[in-house]
Amino acid sequence: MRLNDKQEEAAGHLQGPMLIIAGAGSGKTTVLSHRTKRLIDTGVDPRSIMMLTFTNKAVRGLQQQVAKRVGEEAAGEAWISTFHRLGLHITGEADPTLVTLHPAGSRQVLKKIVEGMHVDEEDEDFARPAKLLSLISLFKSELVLPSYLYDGETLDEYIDSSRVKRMIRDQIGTRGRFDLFRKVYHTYQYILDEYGQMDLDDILLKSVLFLSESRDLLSDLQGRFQYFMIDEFQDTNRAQYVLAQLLSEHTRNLAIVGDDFQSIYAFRGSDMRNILDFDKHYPDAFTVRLEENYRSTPVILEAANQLIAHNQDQKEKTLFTGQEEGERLTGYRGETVQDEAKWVSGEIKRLVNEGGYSYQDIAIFYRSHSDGSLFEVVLPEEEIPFTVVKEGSFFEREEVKDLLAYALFVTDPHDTYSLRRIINTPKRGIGKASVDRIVEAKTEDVDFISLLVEGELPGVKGKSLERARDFGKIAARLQDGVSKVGVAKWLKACLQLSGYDEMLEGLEEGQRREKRIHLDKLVELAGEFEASEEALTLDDFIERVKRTDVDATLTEDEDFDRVQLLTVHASKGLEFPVVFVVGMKEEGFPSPYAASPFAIEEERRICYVAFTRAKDRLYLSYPAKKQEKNDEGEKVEVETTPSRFLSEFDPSLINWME
DNA sequence: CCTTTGTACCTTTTT
DNA sequence: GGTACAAAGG
Repeated sequence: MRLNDKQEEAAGHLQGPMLIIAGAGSGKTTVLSHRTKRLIDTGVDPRSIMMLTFTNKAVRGLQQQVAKRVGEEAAGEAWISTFHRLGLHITGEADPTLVTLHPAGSRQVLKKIVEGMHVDEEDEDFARPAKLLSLISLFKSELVLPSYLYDGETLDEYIDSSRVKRMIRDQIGTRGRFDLFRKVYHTYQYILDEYGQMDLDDILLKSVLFLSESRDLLSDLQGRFQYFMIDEFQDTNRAQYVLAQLLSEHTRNLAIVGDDFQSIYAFRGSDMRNILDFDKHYPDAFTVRLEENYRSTPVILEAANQLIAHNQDQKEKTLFTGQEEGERLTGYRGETVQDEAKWVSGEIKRLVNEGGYSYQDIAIFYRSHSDGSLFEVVLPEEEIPFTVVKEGSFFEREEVKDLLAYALFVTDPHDTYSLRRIINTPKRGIGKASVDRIVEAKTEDVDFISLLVEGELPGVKGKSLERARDFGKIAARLQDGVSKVGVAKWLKACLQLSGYDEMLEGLEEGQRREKRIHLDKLVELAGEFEASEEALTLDDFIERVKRTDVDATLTEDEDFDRVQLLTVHASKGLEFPVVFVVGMKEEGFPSPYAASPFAIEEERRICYVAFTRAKDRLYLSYPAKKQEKNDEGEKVEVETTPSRFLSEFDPSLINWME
């Protein structure tokens, strides 16, 4: 592919800070890969090039493009990763004993903390673990440690104090909540530090702290890396921005790519100012704007441009394209959500049967997951193959967690958490009450397995007792097997003995296949480790598997031709010939939680991202009625209002169907 | 009677 | 993936 003049400028400018404003579909990945090739061609060592972005998916995309340009070998030598992966590398260098704590664990810790505290009735909602965690996350993203909230005088040089003050005002509000919050945050951090654990935000926060404290560590990294490229820069938060600055301060060869129109992660601390004010921090930055769109038809682009023009707080930018005019957008007002889903299904069938499209060309977008769940019911009824795209990693999957919990449990039969996870998975008729009693009956000097097999279990009677003993026997056999067979074989046996295999048989086809693939992947991984390592123990496996990046997407070719269901957030960076955006009603899209003008602008950017994913056809729909609950808790049908975004572009661009 | 299991509903969006 | 409540099961 030949570069246009602007792309050429960006790919050819190799030294010093550079800002590439890259509109949707303007070929930024192409530019980045070309630029990498130019660097290597001029004698730059691929190992001194670092490229950072946000999602694993985006990393894979970059790797592929770069490999195409410079070959597998050089592409493998360059450091291409997510921010978090880099952070894990840095924190690992600084303190190898640190362990990552996943959000579920964080919430557990917070739950315990809140239980031990007094909370005023009016603050109960505020004191929800999930809510507190997102707040802590926000503060960590701003590099704010608990001590800062107690003693604001200790102003760290990296903290933007006015932004933090605004956060405290907008997100917390009252003095009482502030006191509650900083106490929780302080205790939470104390516990994590005590156990040597990092939550996801600590990975970045601690990276910055380590690098600014230990110049040795920083110089090591700076010795290796000379050139830095960061994609999706509009999504960076304070921590990520400072990290990028620190790493590149010796050469200032920092090229950032982004699009302020596509900034949709403010809720997790990303700050559009990082890209909008980049040239203030780097006055000598070379700026290039890529505004030619190679993806969408002019009609789709026109609608997107008009929509985003309603935002005040954006830089001027208008995408253009040389493509042919294209079809108008299609709108549909369903009677109910069911009707809306039926209509979408009908259109999909028509597109596939008469329009020459395959299922895989089509995607359904929604603002929140709850709007997508109905399609998981309707599409199978209409015999339309689909997959739900979730940005959960491989290790967040149910079945993977289950199997690993079995492994963890036999390795450490004192582990209550794993026991709770597996004792009734698959269903064995051991309910919450019995499990609580079993946990209660356990003492320090006896592990769960012997307790279950032969110990006293007061209160567990009849069938429940029998089943608990049975489970104990299974666990004992599994534990016994650990020393006798290899890890891969053990995992297989575990699925068999535990009844997991049998449970999978009972599932619906698609689900079963998906789970099977992930479980097979885990077994396969164990096989690979065994081949490369003498005497791999189950312990080693658990340790190693946690440090492995696994691609959770399905890889079987026959499985590719499916309609994709995903949130707009998950769609970023992707493109589809046909896009359906569903649930386009007020109190839906925009989200009911978006109250401030600033929040509405973010919603509009989310909508912009949705529109600009579509190559040839864009469908927009909403239900006329939705179910709601009145004060009595009874369900009532309520008339909806069409999303304001539907009337923020010229009506002549859309064709409303009956 | 107790316990287990199925359901509905709430979750904004996610590394 | 959590809780809360209703229905079935023993």
